[in-house]
Amino acid sequence: MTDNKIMNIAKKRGFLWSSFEIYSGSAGFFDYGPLGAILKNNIIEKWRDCFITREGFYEIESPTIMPEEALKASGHVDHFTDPMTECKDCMEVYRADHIIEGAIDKEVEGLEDQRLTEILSENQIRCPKCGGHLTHVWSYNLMFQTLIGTKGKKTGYMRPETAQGIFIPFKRLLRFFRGKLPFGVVQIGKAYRNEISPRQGVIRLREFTQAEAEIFVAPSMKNHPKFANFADDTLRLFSAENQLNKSGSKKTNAGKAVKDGTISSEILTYQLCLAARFLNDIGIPSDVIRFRQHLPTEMAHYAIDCWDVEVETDRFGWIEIIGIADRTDFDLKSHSIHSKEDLSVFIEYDEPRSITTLGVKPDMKKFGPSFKGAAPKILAAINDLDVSDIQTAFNKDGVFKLELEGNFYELSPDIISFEKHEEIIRGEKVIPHVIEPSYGIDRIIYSVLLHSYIENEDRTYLKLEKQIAPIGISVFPLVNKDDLVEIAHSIRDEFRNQGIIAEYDGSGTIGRRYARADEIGVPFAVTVDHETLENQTVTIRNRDDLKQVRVPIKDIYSVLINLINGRLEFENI
RNA sequence: GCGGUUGUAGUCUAGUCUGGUUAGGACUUGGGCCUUCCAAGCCUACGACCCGGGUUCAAAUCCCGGCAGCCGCACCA
Repeated sequence: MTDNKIMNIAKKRGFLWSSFEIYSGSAGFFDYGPLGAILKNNIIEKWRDCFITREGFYEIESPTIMPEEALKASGHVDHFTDPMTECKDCMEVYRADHIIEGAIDKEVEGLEDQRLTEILSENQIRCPKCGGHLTHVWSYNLMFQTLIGTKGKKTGYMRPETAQGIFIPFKRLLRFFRGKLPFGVVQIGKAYRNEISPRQGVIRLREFTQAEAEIFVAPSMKNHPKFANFADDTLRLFSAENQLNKSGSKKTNAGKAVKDGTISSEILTYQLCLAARFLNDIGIPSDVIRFRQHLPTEMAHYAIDCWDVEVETDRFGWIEIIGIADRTDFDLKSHSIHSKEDLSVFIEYDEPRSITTLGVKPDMKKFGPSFKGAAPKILAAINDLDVSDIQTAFNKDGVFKLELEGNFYELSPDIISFEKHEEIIRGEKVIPHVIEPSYGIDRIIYSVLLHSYIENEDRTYLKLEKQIAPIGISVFPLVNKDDLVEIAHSIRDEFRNQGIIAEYDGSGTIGRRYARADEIGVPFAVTVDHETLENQTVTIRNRDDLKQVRVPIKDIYSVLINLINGRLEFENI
C-alpha cells in the first residue's frame, strides 16, 4: 500500500511523527518533523499566494480559545454534539438518534437528550445487539473544554473551526473594507475536535490546521466578475443527484455546471475551480480529485449548498480535504441575535428607487382639540395601522373606530385625510451571505505526499512540486576528495545566502546520495566533479528524469532560482 | 467506547510456546577506506526487549493492569 510506504518515509525522514512517542503517544496528535514543517509552511505559503495575493483577501489571526458565549451563538455548544446512549448489558455505545430512527422510523434530529431518553423508554427500544436496556441519553460534545481565568468561573473551548474567529469581528472587518461587499477574509491556524476514536493517522486529528476563507457577499450577488477565467475548467462532479441514483461522478465544465444549476452559484463554482487549480499547483493531479456534493440529509444546518473536494487514497478511499459551502447568513445572523449587534451591511441600489406610499394626514387643528390628552397616543396608533383599513372603513361606515386601551375613538374623514408621498430609497440593509472554502491542511499534506510517491524498478522518489519541496537543492562532491568537498561546501553556503534551502551530503557513494535526496523529493542536485577543477563548471541533475546539464558555477545560482520558481524549464538551460 | 490481535535498535526480523551465558541477523545511519555519476564493496561505530506491578534464585519469555498500533463494530455537527 502506498499509504504504508509513504508513512514509513514520512517517519524515517522527518515529515510526520506521532506525538508524545516517548510517553507512548496519544491518538489523534501528530508532530511535523523538520521536513514536514517546511513542507507545511511551503504549502501554506502557496495557499496565501492563491487567496491573499491573487484573490485579494486579507488574513487575520484570532485566539484558539474562545469564550462560551461565542460558541453558544455559533451553535457549537448545543449542536456540535452527538446524543449517545449505552447498553447496560453489553456496554455497546450508540448514537441515540440513530437507534430511535432505526427502531421506530421517526425523525428525531435536534430533539433534546431528555426527550430522546423518554422516546427510548416509551417505545421500549432496546440494544439492537443484545436486547439489553439502554442508559439515559447524554450529549457528547466534540469540543475541548477549558477554563478561562484564575477563578475558573468562565467556561471556554478550544475552537472547533477558525471560521468563527472571522465572523465575530465582522463589524471591524466591514469597516476595514470600507463598508463594501464583497470581501474575503482568511484565517490559517489550529482547530480542535475531541474525536471519539481517531484512528486514521493524519486524516482524523484532534488538533489540526485549517486554512479557511470567508467571503462575504450580498445575497443577490452570487456571480463572480472573473468567472470567465474559469468557465472552461473541467470539474469532476459527483452531485447529490448522481449519488442518489448511483450514476457516479461526471466530468463537466464549470460554466455548464452553473448554467444547469448543478452548483448553486457562480461564486461557489469559482471556489471549486480555484481549489482544483490550487491542488494541481501543489502536485495533486485532477484525476485523483472529485467534487462531492452534500446530500440534503447530511448538509450542515447552516448551509444551502456544500461541496467536498475529495482525493482518492488507496487506504481510506475518497477522503474529504476541502469543504466549500454556501453558509448563507446563518452565522452572522446568529451572532447578531446573540450579541445584539447590527451585523448587516447597507447595500446601495444601482439606481435609487422611488416608492409611493399612502400616508395618513390628520388635520391637527381639529385632531388636537377633539382628542385632547389622548391625541398623541391616537396619532401613534394610526400611524401603525394599515392605511387601507381606515380608507375601507370610511368608504363603508363613514367613520373609523379605533380601540385603544379600552377606549373607543371615532375618526372621521373631516379630521383625517390621505396623502400620497414619494420616498427615495437608495439601498437596503442586508446580512451578507458567506461563501466558505475550508482547507484541511494536514489532509492536503498527506495527499501531496501520497500522490508524490513514485516507485519503479530503478528507484523510489517523491515527485514533490519544486516550489513546495522542503529542500531545494542537494550539493554533492562526486567523490570525497578534499578539493571537491571544499567547493561543494562553498556552493551549498552560497545557495543558503541566496535564500534557498540547500544541503550538502558527502556520505556513501554518489548513487546513494542521489537516492537519499530523491526519497525526500529534492528537485535538483548539483554535483562537483573532476571537471569542475578544470573549467569551473558543475552538473545540475533533474530529479524527475535524471538528466544532467553542465553549467558554470557562477551561473548556477540564478539558473536554479529560476528553475525552482518556475521561470525556467530544465530543458531550456 | 466495545471485542479481537500485536508490541524486540530508525526499519524488518530471530529468540517467547518449553524462563537461564554478553538478546542474534539484515537493512539504514555516523566515521573511515575505496570509488570519475545513480542505493556496489571493505573496515568500524552507534543503536532495542512498550510501561508498571506480580510470580521466581532468575522474566524479552509466565501472570495481572495500563498505554499504543492494527482489524472489526460504533462514532466522525
